Amino acid sequence: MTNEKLLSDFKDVLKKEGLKVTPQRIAVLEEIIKDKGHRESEDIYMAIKSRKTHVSRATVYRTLDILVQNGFARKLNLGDGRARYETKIDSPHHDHIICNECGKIIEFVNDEIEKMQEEIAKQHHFKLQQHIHQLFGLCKECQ
Amino acid sequence: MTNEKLLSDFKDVLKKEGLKVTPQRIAVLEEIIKDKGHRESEDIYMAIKSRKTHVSRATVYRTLDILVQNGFARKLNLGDGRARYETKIDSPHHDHIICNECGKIIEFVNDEIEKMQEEIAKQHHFKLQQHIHQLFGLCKECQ
DNA sequence: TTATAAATGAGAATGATACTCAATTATAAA
DNA sequence: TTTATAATTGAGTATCATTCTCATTTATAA
Repeated sequence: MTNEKLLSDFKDVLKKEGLKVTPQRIAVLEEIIKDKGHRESEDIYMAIKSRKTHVSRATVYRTLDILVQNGFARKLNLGDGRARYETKIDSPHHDHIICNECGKIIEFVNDEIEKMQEEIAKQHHFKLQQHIHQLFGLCKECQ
Repeated sequence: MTNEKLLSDFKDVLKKEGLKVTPQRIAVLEEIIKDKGHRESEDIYMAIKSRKTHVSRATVYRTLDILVQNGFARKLNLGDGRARYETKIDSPHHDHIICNECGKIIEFVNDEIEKMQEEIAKQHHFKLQQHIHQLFGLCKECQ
């Protein structure tokens, strides 16, 4: 998806929800698009601030919520108390391997595991809604 | 393992580490044994307090750390900002399914997934150390 | 029994995130 | 284009789980 399309989609969503299109909201979206990495709210806040747009931490959090709520971004919980955000646009589902030493994050997909999760949920009469699957260890460089 | 054996093992560990055997520490161990559920620090604190032993939140946290460090307990991160603790004694590795509605937690084990995780780690040249695998959805009663 | 290092607990500190509310701003209507 | 107004913003405060501090208490080795 082109960035123009994305931006216009975002504006449409905002309008549809009766929300206003503000420079701060656009800036957060742009940051999420620009660096597809697994970014902390603070990073995004600093990045926007160090550019041009005046923004507050509160607004960054609020906008990230909007993005997550509307399928533009995913929120990750890596267990260290700081949420990470990554674009969800053109980015199929995946899970993560995290290096315990340097913090490097690699994405992985495994369809068999996905299927098994469904089966496990079924066995326990659960209707599966989401899952968290994270592998932690030492990356090649840190071993 | 009998509770007597467990208690004596715990005392041995404390001694080996140059730590003292205190009523507070014993009480936390007893709570972890008593209710094998997935308990919050606050629950354990309240349970000990409502009995007989004088204890503080700080000491509960400190003791839970000791228990985790020495293989008596596991610390779980369910993504809601409160850690859960469960006994690790006579309790083989497992992962969890959590109901998004009522919070019910069910344990599951799947050897194939365990194996695949190893493979995935290998593919990415990681030395696997731990993992988090949690399924979230609606339990039978909450659907 | 004593000496002493470790443990405890009350309360303060921390850190990420959420909330409050007065001032600002986007936007629909005139 | 101007205006009216409801939504948004941001500075600072609040929250909440957890950790830290440090003076007091306690377990334990001698």
